[in-house]
Amino acid sequence: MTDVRKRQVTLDEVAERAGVSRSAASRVLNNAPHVSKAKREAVQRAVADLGYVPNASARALATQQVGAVVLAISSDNPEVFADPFFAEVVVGISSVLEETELELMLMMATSTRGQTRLERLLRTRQTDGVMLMSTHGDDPLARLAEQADVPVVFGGAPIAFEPQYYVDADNRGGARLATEHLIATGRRRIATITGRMDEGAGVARYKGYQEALAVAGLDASRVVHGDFSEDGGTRAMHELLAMHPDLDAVFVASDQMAIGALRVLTDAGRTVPGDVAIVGFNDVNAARHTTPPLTTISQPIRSLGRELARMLLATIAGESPTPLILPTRLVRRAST
Amino acid sequence: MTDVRKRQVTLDEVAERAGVSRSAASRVLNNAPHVSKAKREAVQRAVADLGYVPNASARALATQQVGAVVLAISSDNPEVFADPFFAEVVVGISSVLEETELELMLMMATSTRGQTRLERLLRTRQTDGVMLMSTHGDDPLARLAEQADVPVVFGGAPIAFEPQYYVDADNRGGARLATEHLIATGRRRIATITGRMDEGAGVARYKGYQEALAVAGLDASRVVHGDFSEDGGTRAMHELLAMHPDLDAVFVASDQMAIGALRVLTDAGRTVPGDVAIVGFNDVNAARHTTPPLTTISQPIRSLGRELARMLLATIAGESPTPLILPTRLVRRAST
DNA sequence: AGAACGCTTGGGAGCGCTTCCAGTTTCTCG
DNA sequence: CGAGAAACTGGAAGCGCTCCCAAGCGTTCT
Repeated sequence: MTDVRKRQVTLDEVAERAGVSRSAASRVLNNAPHVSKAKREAVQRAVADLGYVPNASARALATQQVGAVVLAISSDNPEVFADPFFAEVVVGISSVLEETELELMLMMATSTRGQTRLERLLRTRQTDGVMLMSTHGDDPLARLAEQADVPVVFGGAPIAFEPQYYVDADNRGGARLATEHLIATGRRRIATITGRMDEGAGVARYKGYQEALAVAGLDASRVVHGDFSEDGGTRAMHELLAMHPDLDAVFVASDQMAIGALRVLTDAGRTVPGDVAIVGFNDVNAARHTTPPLTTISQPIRSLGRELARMLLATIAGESPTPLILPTRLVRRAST
Repeated sequence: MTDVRKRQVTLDEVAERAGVSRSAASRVLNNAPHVSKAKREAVQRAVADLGYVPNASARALATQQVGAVVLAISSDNPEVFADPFFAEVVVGISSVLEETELELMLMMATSTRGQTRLERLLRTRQTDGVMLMSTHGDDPLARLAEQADVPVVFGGAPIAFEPQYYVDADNRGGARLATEHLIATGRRRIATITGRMDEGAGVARYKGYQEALAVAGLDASRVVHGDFSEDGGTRAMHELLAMHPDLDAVFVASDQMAIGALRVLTDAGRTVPGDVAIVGFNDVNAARHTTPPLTTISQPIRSLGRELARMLLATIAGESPTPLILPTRLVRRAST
């Protein structure tokens, strides 16, 4: 543990070199008022000469502000973050944070250990704010977060309650859009493969499906529950085919599942979109490359990240932004 | 700026409640020796009662250790992080960091502002270590990083020099594998679409291609340079077809490009793999869903993240780990 | 029984920065 | 030209924690 590294330059040294007091130097750095122009310049010169950079820890301790916010993903599945979805969210968040002096910390609470850490984070002010994306249904962490003494905004509304601050995609609207599209193109025996029913998105998309069919006076009983995964889609499609061989369309709550379903359909000798039309959800990259390319619902993931960050910034600033629901839209390809 | 929140519990309060000195309490928390069992327990009880959680900033200031490392992505392209590649890397990193008390910070130095921030980070000890993934060739930041007074490990070797600590995938070996596979399956007029030649991976993959052909005594002149993107692949394939209409195989340096190339080939009436075989690189998700599914080179991205984190941990601990090259392997599908 | 040793203990000095406050200087205006 | 206001200035008190050190004590050994 020999400390070879050169000691860091401190504010005192800057002050000394500039011939002012430490307080004055500090004021210059935070460009606070009450510093004469001459001194201000002297300090700036000293800063440049010495290559001074303030010590973040010291500042954090003194100001009681950490200078960092965290994006926390709470899930029971360690794989979630591998979903490109989050990569997009992060890009959106970063683009907003870049304008500020805040750093972004990532926290994946998938293990018990991670949970504990996140919990601790929420209970103490070790961060200036957190963006929480909780995937599984009645995450106790979500409730804890809602009453944490740190600003928290939710990405995607939790299923058990409606938090004060959140931004979400219009899952229900998107699902309705998809189903209406199926109806509009002449389908009548429309099935669905839902997502996990313990996730907000899963429930909302199922609701949208039901609504559209209800409005059209069609039967909404061809339902199998999936889990958002490709394998799940495969299983569900098999089941659907067995139970409702007459179906002529299926709204699948995620592209991953749709890809699995598509294969089952083709293998079973049903043509797509001839015999059965299929629409997915999310517009992942791979949706463009299936045969046929998948009609799907696209949600503005990057915007979601951006708005999430903006909302957090607002709450940190003491404002009370209203929840935000981002629009989804239909991307029509060849599977319908 | 009214501070509604309750003041945080401090070590002093814990000490007082436990009837010990602050130093003793501190020792217990860091489970250092020289504390009697009785006091240790008293402190632990007080901690539990009060719900005490140490203040990270204060600790950081006192120990001169931040308790966080950063993953920095330096690139001229703001989109890079959207690449699922990084999501995987992050998962790998997190899995290792989870075992420690370190937090992960994300820093995308795509704008000038971001660059400045990263630079500042490197010049001062505001983090305990950085993992730098630099995509563009002669990134000045890379050089700066190499002589920073903070431990730095590189993810993917920069092109301009070989850093002391890095972990990379065996891009050259993978490319050779791919090309040899093409040769082994009887192809003789093998072209390549390279990646960006100002990125290490681009260069290495091109080298691997050349080596394999050289060993086999085949012509390695059917070359067009791409940029890793799908559009780039499309463009490159057109060009290749125009210049070398006789080609019977092409090694494409990324799946994205391969997807574009595949379409061009099919549109041009060439069958795959009948007329021309094609192999990509990366094994992205979409590679499974093309028609035909893409033979490709798979690299252990998550391991890369994991090893990156491990190496950083080692250097932070004062060790001098040796660079690591992770193996790549051929995933054969129907395009060859 | 006394010396020597080793573990425990709490005091106190920082870590580098912000910010309050009182004192000083400089303006401004009657 | 003098008084009061306004702007500037630096001292000092923290922010909460770590860690060195000297002092205190109970043991063990001779």
